[in-house]
Amino acid sequence: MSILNSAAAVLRCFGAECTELTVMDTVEKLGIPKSNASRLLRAMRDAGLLETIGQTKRFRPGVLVLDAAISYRRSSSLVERAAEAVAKISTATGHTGYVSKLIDTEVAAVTDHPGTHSLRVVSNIGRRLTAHGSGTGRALLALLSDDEVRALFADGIVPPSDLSPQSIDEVLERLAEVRRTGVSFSAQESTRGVDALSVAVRDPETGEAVALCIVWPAALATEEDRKTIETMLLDGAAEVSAALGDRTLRKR
Amino acid sequence: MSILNSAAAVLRCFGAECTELTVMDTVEKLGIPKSNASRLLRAMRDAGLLETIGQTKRFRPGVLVLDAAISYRRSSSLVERAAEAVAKISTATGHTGYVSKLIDTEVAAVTDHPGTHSLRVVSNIGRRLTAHGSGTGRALLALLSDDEVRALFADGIVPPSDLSPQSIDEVLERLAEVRRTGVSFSAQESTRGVDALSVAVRDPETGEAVALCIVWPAALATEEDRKTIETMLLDGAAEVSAALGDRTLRKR
DNA sequence: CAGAAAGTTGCAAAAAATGGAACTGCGGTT
DNA sequence: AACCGCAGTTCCATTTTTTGCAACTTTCTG
Repeated sequence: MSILNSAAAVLRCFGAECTELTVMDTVEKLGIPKSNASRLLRAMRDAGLLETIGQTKRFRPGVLVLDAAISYRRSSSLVERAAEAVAKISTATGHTGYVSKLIDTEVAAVTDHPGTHSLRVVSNIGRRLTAHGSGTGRALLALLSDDEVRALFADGIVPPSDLSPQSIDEVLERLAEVRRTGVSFSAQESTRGVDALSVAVRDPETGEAVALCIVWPAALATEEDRKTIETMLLDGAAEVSAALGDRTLRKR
Repeated sequence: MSILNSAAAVLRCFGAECTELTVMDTVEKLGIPKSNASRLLRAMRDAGLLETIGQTKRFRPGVLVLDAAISYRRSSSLVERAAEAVAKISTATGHTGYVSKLIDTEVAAVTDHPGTHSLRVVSNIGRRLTAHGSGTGRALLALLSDDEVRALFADGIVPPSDLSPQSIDEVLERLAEVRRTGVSFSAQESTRGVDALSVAVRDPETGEAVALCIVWPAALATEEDRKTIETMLLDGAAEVSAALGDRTLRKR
């Protein structure tokens, strides 16, 4: 395996449950000899991908990673605008919101907007969900054709919970509903006690797609609240879409 | 040069003025043969460090980088707490604020908090300043001893502006003043028309240091306003310091 | 549709990473 | 104070990757 992939694997270790690494952590997580782990971490630090915490022997991502991440948002007007729209809804409702993307067959949050309610869903950005087994994922899958979805899950699916679709055919049924209503609702599917509503938007110019998503404690919102969130999400998505459409027109 | 350093160099290209890269951009910026640039970008994409924009041949940082950056913010309670303190001051005064760190001989902003005044200093996170030639930098340098500072700039300094210290000795004079007052003031030094006030804090446990910094249009603040900001910064820094101190005590 | 520019691939030489074992440094123990 | 165990580092021959050039293919552009 090239050192680049090892480096990427190291970066992948950092997530919700792991914020720093030692040489031995790396040995265990990647299953490589510790001589390599030692050199790998040092090389990554020298390159700026990692930094040592104070004068300890523990490592965490470096500032270089931070700068690049900031640049990411700017590089995509789709993500940028989607983040603004979600931030607005998050502030208005007090619930936590995300902007997410499809990465192969998984969903990854790209920006998060923590809610303000005292009982709120804690932001767990970095956690990956299966595309077929999450509301956000199905919002994004609904942009594809049934054939494309079948091709994507050619190896079959493993439903992450009893509440998720149990077969490709069930997934497609749910997708049909998403296409009809424009929104994807998920009731306590990925996280117990948490409902989520997602709407997908595609940038007509680049083909890139993201989902706007609001999550809330199921106990906290009435049917009416849900309707309100749905309207705000659809309006937000429409605004994003309009802004991107305008841009496309302007360029021609 | 190892591919890891090349990869880091690619990530370094992304910044305020560059949000996406092509093979030829990479060739020019890094001065490498285009065969390598081509393979490097592809390898980085396969590793998840980059992603292609839509179906074009342009690249930007990948989600992996994003996730790692989020983890970075979480991992450093010093940065997190400092960010909270700066956010509070930023909101109260309407001015833009930063949390910054020393990276070798430069200063890099780690989080930003855009102000709310209609005339505000626009956040330029990612921009690097020389440590000796910026108020924030000197706030951080003041934590070191004179000998350490001399060692750091053993190769001599290049003053970024006429208003900056022109020699190591002048830098040390300014540092002495910073140590005496606890704050570092810079009048229109790094950016014309912009004043800045910075205070450094060190985590007693890890030795890590950051600076809290508030910047404002010089024309907009009276001497009294400056005093207010100074007090808020010192209070904020004291709070952060206390929080970290408490944590250390609790652990023992 | 020709010509140019951007991007990709093949190949041998050069550079790097690898893994095992030996070594260092540090805190705790007898 | 010598010893032990553990985390981390260094050494070195072997294996693997990377490099740069040139030839090739694809994609723009006029």
